[in-house]
Amino acid sequence: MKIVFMGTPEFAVPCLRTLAESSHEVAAVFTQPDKPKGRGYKMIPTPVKAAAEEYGLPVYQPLSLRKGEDAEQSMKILNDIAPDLIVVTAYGQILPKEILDLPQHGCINIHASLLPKYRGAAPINWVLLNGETETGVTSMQMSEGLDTGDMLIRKSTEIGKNETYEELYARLSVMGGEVLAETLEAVENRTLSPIKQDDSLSCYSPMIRKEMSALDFGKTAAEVHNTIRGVTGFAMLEGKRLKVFRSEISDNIAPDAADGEIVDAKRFSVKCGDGRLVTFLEVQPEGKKRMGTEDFLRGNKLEKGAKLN
RNA sequence: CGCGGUGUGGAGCAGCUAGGUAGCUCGUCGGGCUCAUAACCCGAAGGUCGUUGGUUCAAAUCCAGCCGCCGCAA
Repeated sequence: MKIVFMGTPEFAVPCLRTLAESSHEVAAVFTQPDKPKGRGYKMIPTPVKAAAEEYGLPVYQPLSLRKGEDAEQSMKILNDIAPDLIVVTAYGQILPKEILDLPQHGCINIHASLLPKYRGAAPINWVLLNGETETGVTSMQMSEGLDTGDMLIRKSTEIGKNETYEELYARLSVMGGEVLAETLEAVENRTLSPIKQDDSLSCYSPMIRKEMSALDFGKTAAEVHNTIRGVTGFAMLEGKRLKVFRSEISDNIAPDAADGEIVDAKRFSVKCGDGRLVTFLEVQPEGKKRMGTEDFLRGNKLEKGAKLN
């Protein structure tokens, strides 16, 4: 088949690789425009662009597919290519109906959740924030709604108790490639049996905002832990920002301590709103590298009773 | 030219503001204590203080450039 791929972040790369290394022809890759990013506003290519260039695939980066000159041009390009199928993985743009209807096999999307749950932009974060124990990847036949298309192939996986966003992201992105491979095979063999999504079971996972990472030790230990897992937490320690990448919930309780108090200075355990403790396992002080708590504690003596906020 | 932090034995840090014997916690190695230990005691090894140049009798410390790592913001 002649396929056009649309995707942007690292998550989409395994899907692109699946396509590029398959027998199918990848006629074009669409990805978001490069943006000035990071310190000094350097232009950083998207991970999908970088991977596409590895394979020598033509890359297009329209500002929009819906309006303006870029949209018209993109439409023209797509019409010229006349793909049999468009595969979309975390592209970051909404496709107009015109494009959805263009390929004979339509557009297929790889989504990082067990649909109909966690439709939308940030399923991996939300699954962790909500403390789910299972998630997965679903491929669907795209329709006009947001992640509402008929489901094609779905794979699930258990989530580890302390698993972090990074880890789950990496696992699901690999699964995404696998689900895509299976979906492609089924498209070719015409063995797909699309399943309608039960809208009554659906929920959305909106984009993550920065302030969601702020740890609130008035909440329960489970909530704090899930925030750390889902969006990487941060707290203020002695006026400096401390990111928390990994944690675990401790069995001990400390009902007398104040919320946010460091109860065990040797293990960096912090008391939360329900009296239980969250122990930090991996942190990063402002301006420093990311490190295990043991390393952090070697050079940073915590006073017992010190507070985070 | 977006704002800012940081680079010191294997790890994490102090020392730098007021230049002049390289320090702390941990790890490693050797020995001891112990039924035993991640516990305790004694001892040892290990650093051209990111790099280049400058100031100085003397630079980890002051000045300039370069390189690396990182936080914020976008």
